Amino acid sequence: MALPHPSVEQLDLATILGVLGDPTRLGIVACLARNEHRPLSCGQFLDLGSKTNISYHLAKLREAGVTKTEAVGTSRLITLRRDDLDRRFPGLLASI
Amino acid sequence: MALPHPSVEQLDLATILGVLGDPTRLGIVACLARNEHRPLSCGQFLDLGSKTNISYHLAKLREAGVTKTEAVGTSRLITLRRDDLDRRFPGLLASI
DNA sequence: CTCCTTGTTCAAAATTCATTGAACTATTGA
DNA sequence: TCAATAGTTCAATGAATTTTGAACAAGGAG
Repeated sequence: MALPHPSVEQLDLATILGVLGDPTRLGIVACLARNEHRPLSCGQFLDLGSKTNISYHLAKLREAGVTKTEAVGTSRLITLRRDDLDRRFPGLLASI
Repeated sequence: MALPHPSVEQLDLATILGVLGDPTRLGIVACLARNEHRPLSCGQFLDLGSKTNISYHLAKLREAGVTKTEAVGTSRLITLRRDDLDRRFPGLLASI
């Protein structure tokens, strides 16, 4: 699978803010922030939208560099890229 | 004229992030942040887009509560609502 | 009053974005 | 092998956003 993730240098503020400016995605990020110790799978977000829709929003978050997605078996484990975001845009995540 | 501005309580994070997630508007905000001592008029942003287009983006920023616009003569003086934003979403502006 | 400068409004066109369902891939377990 | 589970991809549709130019309003200078 090898899902593409942007590197830290590639993180673009306008892209990230645009991606975060959506209620569904903000809900996903809030959920990830509340569970930072434990990676979540896509299924955990089904209360925020349909399966297809969540897959779409999770791809947006990953492509923007907000989240990291790794394939484990048939699941995807999703985590916030807190360290990378904090290094590149200090305070952004904390303010959300 | 009496341009409408949202109150501090009405500021909505998703709306603000969505509005900031656009290169033109991020450029405007960066410009305002660099000139926080002196209010700017719409004309100062014409390198970022056409007159109509800038008017459109400035309205978005004002409606989201990012900027304050006051009419002075035939001009509009535009400033960042830093205090309001800092109170409601501490650290957000600083991270940008 | 007349012109010039500043911006706004409007409608149309172009673009982008979000949402859906059906079909599909890949893994796991019986 | 067969069926179930977890997600993705695709094409289509509808909605929201951006961008443009033409027309407009309002204030200031002469």
